[in-house]
Amino acid sequence: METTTFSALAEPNRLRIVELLLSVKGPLTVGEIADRLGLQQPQASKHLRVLLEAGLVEVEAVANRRNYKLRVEPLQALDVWLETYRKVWDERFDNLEAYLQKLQSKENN
Amino acid sequence: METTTFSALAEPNRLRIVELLLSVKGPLTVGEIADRLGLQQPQASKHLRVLLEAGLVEVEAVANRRNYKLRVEPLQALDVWLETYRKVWDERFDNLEAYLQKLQSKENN
DNA sequence: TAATAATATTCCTTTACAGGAATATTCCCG
DNA sequence: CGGGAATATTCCTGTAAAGGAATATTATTA
Repeated sequence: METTTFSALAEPNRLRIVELLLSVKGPLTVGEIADRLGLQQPQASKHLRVLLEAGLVEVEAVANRRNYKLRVEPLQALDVWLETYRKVWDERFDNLEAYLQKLQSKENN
Repeated sequence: METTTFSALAEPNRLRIVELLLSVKGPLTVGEIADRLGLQQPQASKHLRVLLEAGLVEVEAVANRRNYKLRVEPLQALDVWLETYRKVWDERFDNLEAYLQKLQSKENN
């Protein structure tokens, strides 16, 4: 697992940008993002740059504006990575189940 | 979504610790972690502290040693957070499917 | 072409944090 | 009780990164 996705999302304002882009389900302009999140334009630009380099967003230039939208690939990679952990906590659950069954069969004796 | 999980995992050596603890499926000692990852003991301790504060690991003190093991809760929270994104990329997939069906019905005319 | 809008970049300052080295702490055992 | 093992903490230094302010860049439009 690459650490770039984590560090990109480790900054609160960047996480907010990602969640904003998720909630609107479509591209947003730098100015719109800055407005909605109460960020100054340069900071919005800078955070978007980081997100861009991390592959979490993509841009389309339309005249003066830049439309930023989410890319799901890094989050899908994260999802795949978590798959391993899901197995672990499923196993623990299975163990718990097995343990409970054991208890139950003891009670039946 | 809290940003602490992300920042904890944003550091490569900490991510390696988490993955190591996952692969061994059981608790490990500070020394064992340092050895297996080629870290110096103080750095291992410091990283484990951060992971501990982020709730990603827990400790059990046994005499001289500290046994660290994974906690799945933060990763489960991450999993829940990703659920929203899964919906998004499923929607995109649905749209693709709808589009393909549309194509197909056109071909049938 | 000048003015303006939208965005990106640069410079500066402050802060957080990682690694190295040394040291403190805690516990076991002879 | 003293020594040694395992771990944590502290101090120092270098570096990366975030925000603010100013400025550069690019494109539109009158």
